[in-house]
Amino acid sequence: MPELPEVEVVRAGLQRHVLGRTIAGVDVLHPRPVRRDARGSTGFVAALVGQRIDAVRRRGKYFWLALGSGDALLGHLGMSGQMLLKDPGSEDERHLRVRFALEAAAVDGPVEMRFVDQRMFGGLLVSTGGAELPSEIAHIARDPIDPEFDDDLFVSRARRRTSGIKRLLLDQTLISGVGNIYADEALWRSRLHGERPGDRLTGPQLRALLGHVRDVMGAALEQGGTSFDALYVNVNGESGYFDRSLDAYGQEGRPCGRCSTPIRRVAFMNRSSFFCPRCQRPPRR
DNA sequence: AGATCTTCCTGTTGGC
DNA sequence: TGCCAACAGGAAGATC
Repeated sequence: MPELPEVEVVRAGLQRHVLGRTIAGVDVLHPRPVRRDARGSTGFVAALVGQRIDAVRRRGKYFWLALGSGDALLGHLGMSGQMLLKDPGSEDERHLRVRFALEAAAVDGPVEMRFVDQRMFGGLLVSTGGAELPSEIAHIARDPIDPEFDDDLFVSRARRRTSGIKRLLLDQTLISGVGNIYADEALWRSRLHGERPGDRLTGPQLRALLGHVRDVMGAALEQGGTSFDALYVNVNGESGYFDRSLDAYGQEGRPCGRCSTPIRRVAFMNRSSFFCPRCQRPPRR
């Protein structure tokens, strides 16, 4: 389930391997991932072929390739999407959705960039709304590792909202890049219950929470960053972080790392929340 | 506008 | 063995 750290690993991997290359051909094998492109599969392909990749950028969980034309190839991995780099002619993945043939670079030969997505919550589109920040994601807030992220603005906006703090962390117009896993981890570290309303939290509590969001993401980024370099094809949204370092997410029944109380799981927005019922006391109703 | 809920997808798992 | 419900969940869109 790619969140900001996983997408950043993908962005860095793409920057290293596809920057400066030209797109020689595009093959859309399933229409679903291109559903948000205003001009459909045909227009999608036409806007990409012959374009040089000038930059690889990211905001929150979105990434994009800035093209020579001024357009951008904008992507989101959803929950199962991958961007893989493979030698041309390698066997197709079972859930291969879009194939991009990239021309040879100075030192390397041609390569295929492949969008693979089992569940197809992810998607790709060509944005004509600017390569600096595609218009389709103008509503997405800056993410917490963006140097221009405004802590004061986040705190003041969150303190005017009545929703629970976990909902606010997942609201990509307030802060981007945080998903279910890192929300639960940051709340556990902050000893905050996700249902605590934003307008009942103090500035210092919210600032500390931001610090924990950055810490947990930073730790994941370190591990993902190292695993990527070792394996050329691992431009895929797996950071390897899930196995060891989680204190709350997916830990139902396991003892809390601070107080040994069993971690609990509750239903939340068609998914799950994990928390320590002792360290993270629910608000009075 | 803010809060909340539904919907889109497929593969795996577990209960009966 | 087979069937079906539950589950994984980001974010757009609808509703109030």
